[in-house]
Amino acid sequence: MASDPKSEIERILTEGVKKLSSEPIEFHVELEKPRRAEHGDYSSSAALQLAKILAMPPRKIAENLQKLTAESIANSGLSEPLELAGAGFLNIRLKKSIKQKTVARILEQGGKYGHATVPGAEKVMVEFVSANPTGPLHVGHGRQAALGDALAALLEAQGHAVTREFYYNDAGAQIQNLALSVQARASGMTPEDSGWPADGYRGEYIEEIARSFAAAGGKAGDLEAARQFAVAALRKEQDADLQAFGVAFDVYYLESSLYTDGRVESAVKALVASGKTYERDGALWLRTTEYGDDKDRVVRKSDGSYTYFVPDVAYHLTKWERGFRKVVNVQGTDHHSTVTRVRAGLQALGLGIPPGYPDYVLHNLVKVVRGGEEVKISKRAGSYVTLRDLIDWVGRDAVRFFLVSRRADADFVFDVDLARSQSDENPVYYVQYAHARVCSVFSQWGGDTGGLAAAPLDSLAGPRESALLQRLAEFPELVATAAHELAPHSIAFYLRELAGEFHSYYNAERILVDDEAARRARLALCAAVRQVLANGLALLGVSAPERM
RNA sequence: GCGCCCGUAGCUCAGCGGAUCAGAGUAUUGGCCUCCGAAGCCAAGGGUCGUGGGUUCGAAUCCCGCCGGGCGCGCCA
Repeated sequence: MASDPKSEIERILTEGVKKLSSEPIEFHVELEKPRRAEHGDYSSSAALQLAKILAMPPRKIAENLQKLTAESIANSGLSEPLELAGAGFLNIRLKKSIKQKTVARILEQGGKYGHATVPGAEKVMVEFVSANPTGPLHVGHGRQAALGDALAALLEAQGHAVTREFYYNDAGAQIQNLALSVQARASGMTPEDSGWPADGYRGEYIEEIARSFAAAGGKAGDLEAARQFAVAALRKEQDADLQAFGVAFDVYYLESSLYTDGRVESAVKALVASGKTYERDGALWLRTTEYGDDKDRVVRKSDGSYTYFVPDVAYHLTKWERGFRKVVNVQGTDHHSTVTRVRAGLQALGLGIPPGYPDYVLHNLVKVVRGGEEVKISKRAGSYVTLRDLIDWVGRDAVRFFLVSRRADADFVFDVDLARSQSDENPVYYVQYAHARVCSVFSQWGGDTGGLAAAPLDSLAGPRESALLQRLAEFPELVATAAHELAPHSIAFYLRELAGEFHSYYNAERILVDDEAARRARLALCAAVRQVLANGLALLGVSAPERM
């Protein structure tokens, strides 16, 4: 089929609209999904939208459109005759055979169902987590890991060549603080002592690092050695956490390399050459206000060192130079001010980098509640819930599903007690259970699933079966929308709905009925449900167990 | 003070450039296993969609004000 039923009907209606008036009308019909099943599979509010343009009552327009398209609709074989409803809606009811074909399509495409190759598929980078190697990964990083990995998977599902990148800020003042903290611990100090570094990290993990540093023969006086040891130890720790979380990166980019490669220097030179800089108070400034920033930014401090702004620009420049024309940065909203700055810096280079480059997905910080009280996430205070804690408590799948189940910019309260004590209530089990249930039916049946793609499907006509068919048919479009809007949470909600409809069906109808044709049709439907559940869960990085 | 984000059922959250949009889960209450897995299903109660205006045939959704919460506002990163 050249195009799916929905697009084809949209095309027919759009053609019909052109015939409504002798005047040319620029209007593209887009079908909507009605909330109520009795309103059909799709509906169009085109008549209401056109009422003003045509100066006609919407119901009259709908009636005309219905007549004008009747023949094309009939010839297409896709839909029953359009129904006029309400204030001027046209409801579309797909022919049963068309809906039933969804099952065969899913079984043929298997793991590829829901995947596509959009026009203009390209090299895309998703940068996420990018935690400083100054402490273990916490819940916020977990949200970012779940979100970023799902985004990457969604973009891959649209045919893009995706690179997952982790940027290590291993060269700034925070690292210096880390080194000083380890050094202080190594020489026997505690955060309570008067000589403790002003911005030192107070967590107990510093003590552990200091101990192994000493055990490895490190001397407290050697700051550089302490720095290297601490960074290596924490990177190793973070890598282990990410592995436990099932998130893998293609590239780890080190901030320090920007200095050793001379990219920081050349970025400064390029900015100066652009003519957008000026000297004031002994410092070098960039006119970022010309690119929407609320104040100009310092590039080189009066003491001769660079602000973090420079490596940031240099780093994002490498993304452009490495050929990524689409880049998505996943960050916490506490970094939202860097968005304008980075973009301004890139534009100031005068290389033709578009104003909106790169894309950002900013997520709200996770509020962790334990014992009815908020647990402050503070590395320096050393008291916070680590990603590893969460995984240990409720399991990787539950954490990933939960963390990606909310809109990125929504507030997020993670109740630790709830997650620990009632892990059975976690929505991921509901979805996984549906998958396991299908598997169970198949092992009960014991037949060969291979031939089900060719099973006759015309018996799938009940209301629950129709609902499932409709839901299954939506999946590819849903994935495309989620990828386009960078909104993986919609996948999680979809899976819950699909699982719910399957559970209802399963409770209401028997799958393994005596009648052979009906049994094969139902099994085919179940196989399709299982496939889509598995495909959706895969996008979220969650396993689809055959048994629970 | 300025900027960005968020206020939807007791709780956690979907729905967000309109219409067929008052929703899900959870919690509470009452039903369903001699029958493919009860981590399930069915049903009930529960909200002036923070608030006041505006635009429109129509606003949870768009615009403005206000209130409340979060995060930013450094020659820190």
